[in-house]
Amino acid sequence: MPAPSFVDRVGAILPLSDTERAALSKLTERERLVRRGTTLVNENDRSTELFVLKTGMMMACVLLDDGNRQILRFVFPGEMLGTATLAYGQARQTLVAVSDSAVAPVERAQIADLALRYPRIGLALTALEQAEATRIAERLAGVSKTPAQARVAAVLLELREQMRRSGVASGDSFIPGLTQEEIGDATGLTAVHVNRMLRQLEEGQLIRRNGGRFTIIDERGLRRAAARTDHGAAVDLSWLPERAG
Amino acid sequence: MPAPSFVDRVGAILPLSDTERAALSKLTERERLVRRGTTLVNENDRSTELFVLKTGMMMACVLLDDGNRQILRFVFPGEMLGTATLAYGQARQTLVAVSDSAVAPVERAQIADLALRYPRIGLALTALEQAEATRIAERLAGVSKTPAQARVAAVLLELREQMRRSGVASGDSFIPGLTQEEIGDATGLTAVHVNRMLRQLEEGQLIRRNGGRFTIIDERGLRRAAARTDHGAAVDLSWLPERAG
DNA sequence: CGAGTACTTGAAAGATCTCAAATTAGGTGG
DNA sequence: CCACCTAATTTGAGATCTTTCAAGTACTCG
Repeated sequence: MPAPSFVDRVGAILPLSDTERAALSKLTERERLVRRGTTLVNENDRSTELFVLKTGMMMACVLLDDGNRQILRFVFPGEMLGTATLAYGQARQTLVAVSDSAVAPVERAQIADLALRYPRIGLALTALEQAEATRIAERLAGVSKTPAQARVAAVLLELREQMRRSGVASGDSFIPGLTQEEIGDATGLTAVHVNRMLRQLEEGQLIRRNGGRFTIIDERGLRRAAARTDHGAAVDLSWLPERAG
Repeated sequence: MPAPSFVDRVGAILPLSDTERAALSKLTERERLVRRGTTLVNENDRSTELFVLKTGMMMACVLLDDGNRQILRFVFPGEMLGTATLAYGQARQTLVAVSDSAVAPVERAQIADLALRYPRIGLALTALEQAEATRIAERLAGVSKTPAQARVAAVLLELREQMRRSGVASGDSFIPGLTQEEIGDATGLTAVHVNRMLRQLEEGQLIRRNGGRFTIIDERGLRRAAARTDHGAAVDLSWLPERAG
C-alpha cells in the first residue's frame, strides 16, 4: 500500500466528482523538501500558507518558555499541517521534519477559493480538521492523569496505527524513528523515564526492540496497559447532500 | 455588555451580509434548557445534532476508565459545542452544564445546508473550530510538563478572560462557579492539591478569594506564575473574497 | 436544625525528575 | 575500512512534587 495522498484522504470520507478530484490534486502540485530535523515553520511566524505532507513524517509542537516542548501530533502523508494560518494568519505550532519529508505548500487563498467553488470540499476539510482536534483532545485526556507507562504504551499504539494507515509499516513491527527524548516530549515525560517505561513494557513481554525497530508482541496486553483505547469511530460525510436542499 | 450570540461570534471574524446574518440566526431558533450539573450529551452517544450555547456556562470533558475525567474546555455563550457529530455522527465528548444554561440544538444537516448555500459561512465555522482546536492544543502544552501552581494560575487567567469576553464578568473580579474538584479535572490535579495551590497564590498576594468570588490582585505576577501566556492572536477572515476568484 | 457537599489541613506514600556516569550507536573524515 | 566524535541510550541514587488517606471545618439547601 503506497502512502495515501491528500486526495485519497478526502476521498475516503466523501465521494468526489472528477472535477473536485482534479481541483484537489492541483492544490498539492508544488513540492518543498524538508530535511530530517529541520524546522519548516516557527510558532508565531506570520504566514498565510499551510502544507500538505506528501512523503516522510513530520511533527507539530509548541515550545514552552523553559525550553521544553510539547509535541502535539505526528503527521503522516496526505495530512494537512499548519492549518492555523487559515484563521490566524500566523503559525501557532512549530513544524519539524522527523524524517526527510516533502510537503506541498498551499496558500490560504487557494484553500478559500477551493472551498468557495466546491463547498462540499470545504466541509470535508472541516471534518478532517475536526478529526485532528478530536485526536488532540484525546491526547490531552491521556496525558494529564495517566501513569507514565500507560502514556508510552499509548503513543506506541497510536504510532503503529498511523504508520499502518499510511502504508509506512505493516504487521506488528514498525520503526518509530523517534528518539526517546521525542517520545518524552510527546507524552510529557523525561527521556530517562521513557527509557524505564520502555524497559518495563519489554520486561512485561508486551513489546520487543531491535535497534530502532519495535515489535508489539502482546497487543491486547499493550492496549490494557495503555488504558484509554481509541474507540475508533471513523470520519464519514457520505450523508452530505449533493447541493443545498 | 450582553452575552454575545452565535451571530456575533461569526460576525466578529467575517463581515456578514443581511441574508447570511438571517440564515445564521435562524439556525439557533430552538432552545433547550440544561440544569446545572446536568449532562446534555454522553460521550459515544450516536447523534447527529450539535449545539450552540445561548446562555449559561457548560463544559466538555472525556471520561477516563478509572472514573477520572479530563475537562477539555469551558464553553461560553455564542460558542458551538459537540461539533464532532458533524464528522463522526457520534459524540466524542461529554457535555455538562456548569451553571443553568440554554442551548440551541442544531441538526448537522442544517449546518451542511448552510455551508453549501453560504460557503463563506462554512469557512467561518471552520475557522472557529480551528480556534478551539488551537486552544486545546495550548492547554495540552500547558498541562503536560508544567508545575501545578502554573496550571492553576493559567486556568484562572483563561476563565477570567473568557468570562470577560462573554460579558459574564468585568474588571479583575469574577466567579468561576467551579468546584476545586472541577478545576482539578481541568488541570489534571487532585482537588486537594488545587486547594493548596490556590492558597499559595493567595499567600503570594496574586489573588484573593471571598466565598466563590476570585479577584486578581497582581495580574502581572499571576501571568508570570502561569508561565505560558496566550500570545493572543485573533481569528480574522476579513481577507476572504466575496466569491471564488 | 440536620445532612450532605465542598473546603481545608496534616502526614506519609508514591511517582517522576534531576543529576551523574557508563555504555552503545551512528556518522564522518581520513 | 577504521578511528573518532557526537548523539542517544541505559542505569543508579537522591531530591522533589503530587497523591493518597484521614480528619476536621465551613457552607448550603431542605
